Amino acid sequence: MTILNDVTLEQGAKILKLLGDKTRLNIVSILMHDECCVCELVEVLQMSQPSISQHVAKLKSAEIVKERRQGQWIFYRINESVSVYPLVKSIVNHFPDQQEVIRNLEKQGLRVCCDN
Amino acid sequence: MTILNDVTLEQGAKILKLLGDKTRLNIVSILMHDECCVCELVEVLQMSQPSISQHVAKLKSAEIVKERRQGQWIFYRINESVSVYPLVKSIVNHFPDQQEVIRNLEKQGLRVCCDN
DNA sequence: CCATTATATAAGCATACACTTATATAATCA
DNA sequence: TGATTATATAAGTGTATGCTTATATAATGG
Repeated sequence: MTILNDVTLEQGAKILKLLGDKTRLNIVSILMHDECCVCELVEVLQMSQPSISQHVAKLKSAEIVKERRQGQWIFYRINESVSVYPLVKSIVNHFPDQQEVIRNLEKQGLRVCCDN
Repeated sequence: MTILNDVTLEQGAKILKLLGDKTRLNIVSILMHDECCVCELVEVLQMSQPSISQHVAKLKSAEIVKERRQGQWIFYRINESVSVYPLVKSIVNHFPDQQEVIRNLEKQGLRVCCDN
């Protein structure tokens, strides 16, 4: 096992605190596969739009995720080019794959990304 | 990269929340090398005894650490035989090694473990 | 047995957090 | 332009968190 040593304890604690919330951890796990917009996350997680928006705003301000506007939608995705990305990635690797929740959205025709 | 899939998102969020505190993350990083008693952690982290006790109590109740009484002292160490251990270990691997803080304690003659 | 040392626990307090409801901003489309 | 859809933000609220001070428990050693 190599010693990675990417981040300080202080930076790390900040990231872990953000990921130490079930909703945000779920969002990050989902975005590890695909980019998603807020309304998709609202549908998948069955939570209110402001709540989801506030969660992704926190993830964005910590640079864990990036955003890309496309028309009405703002798509969020994991920011792979930041120093904490290896930490985030290695954490998410310990949890069950969340890819199927996106697949289920597609099957229900609720996937925004696929329509344009 | 293998998919580990040791813990649920919910269990994981609980662990990350606990590690999402600078003091506790520091304690866990230190204990990854050696067992320590509360008074050593008080010395190293320069925090009050009740504060340190409360932090290790939280780590213990989540089974991240175990305790061993020896005389007056209670030594805490990482619990390697719990399902979240691989997660904890892989997180700590991303941060700078904390072994030297213990070495410094020894040099100062403040190491309890070494006296008996 | 009493003083000392180590640790735990309880109570109090200021702050942070995650949600809610309401409203603002922004893009699309008829 | 006005209605609709998507998202952000602000304000309010109940709860959780991390510290403090004070006290309790437990082991040691004279």
